[in-house]
Amino acid sequence: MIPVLIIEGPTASGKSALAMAMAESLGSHIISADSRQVYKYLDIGTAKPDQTDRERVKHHFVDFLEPNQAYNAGAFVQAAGEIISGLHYQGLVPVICGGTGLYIRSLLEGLCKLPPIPAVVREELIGELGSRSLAELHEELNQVDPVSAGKISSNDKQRIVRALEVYRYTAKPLSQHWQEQNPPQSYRAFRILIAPPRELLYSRIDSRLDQMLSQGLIEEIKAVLQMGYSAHDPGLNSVGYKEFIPFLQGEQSLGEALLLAKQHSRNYAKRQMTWYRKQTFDLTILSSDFNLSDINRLLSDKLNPSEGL
RNA sequence: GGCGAGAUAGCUCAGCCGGUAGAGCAGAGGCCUGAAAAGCCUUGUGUCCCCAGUUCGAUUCUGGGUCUUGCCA
Repeated sequence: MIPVLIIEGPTASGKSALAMAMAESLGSHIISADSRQVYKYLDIGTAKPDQTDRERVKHHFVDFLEPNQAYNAGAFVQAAGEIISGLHYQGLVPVICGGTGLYIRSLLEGLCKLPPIPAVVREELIGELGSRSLAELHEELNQVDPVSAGKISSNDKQRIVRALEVYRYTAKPLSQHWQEQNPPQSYRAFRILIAPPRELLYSRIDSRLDQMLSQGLIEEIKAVLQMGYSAHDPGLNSVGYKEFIPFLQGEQSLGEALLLAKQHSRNYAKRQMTWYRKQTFDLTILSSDFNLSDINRLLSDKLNPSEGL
């Protein structure tokens, strides 16, 4: 089993600082499990590691897609698996760090084997919604894949469309694909969660947004829009970006946009915390005020079990 | 000062031709199998601005206040 260090936590909890410290002390690389830092040009609002950090520690999966390119858990699992094996071959313990819980869970628990589904299939489904109701689509899913239909809310357009596109393209229900899931690559993971008390986290989120603004977030968004990317592209459809579009179009004040961006970041952090409650961690720390040597000791206990056992 | 408009949940507002009220957002809790910074679910007792009148009954009608707001001066 390949040993890995995983650092998770809600937005603004201080994951990156811990990851940097650990990667340096292990002499290893950081694998970013973050669905937004993958995009070029979106630096300030995604709190990407800066140049200095990236010179000190090699970061993977940061800054390599255009803002209109799709990315997903499957792509992450595939690519991350390769990097992890490569590092392991060099005798390094990778530091996986990020707030996209689904990516990390998928990496650890595996995904079902599915071919990439062409975007047209989804576009067609969405087009059908012009003349058919969501309820009808849900019913169609119920006919071909009752197991999935039973688990998906009849209001959950995103998941109904997903289950249907899988069925239409592969002619096999999504639920069946899951039954035939391959055993996941297994890692010996040391999982750390940084979970600051809510009040503290919320105030850190608020001040981080203020900081981003003074670092030039607005200019960054303007520049990306000028390159021709749209607010609907996956990159800009992110908390801390989408809220400022109405302001840039003169429909809202900066103050209102800022308030919304903060609010949505807090909502996001809350959802992350709910997700983490279902995950198990080897170590949960309450603040970014961590003790490196304690962590290193626990880490080596877990990753290098003593021969005495 | 004149003529209007408004005052209802933390916020923005809907509603009641008279029978004590409801959405969105926020907040709280939860879900989550290739869009996950996404998507979805659950959760709403508040002097319906104040006073008086009409009425079996007023948040709803009438009168008078108070405050806010628009236009004109």
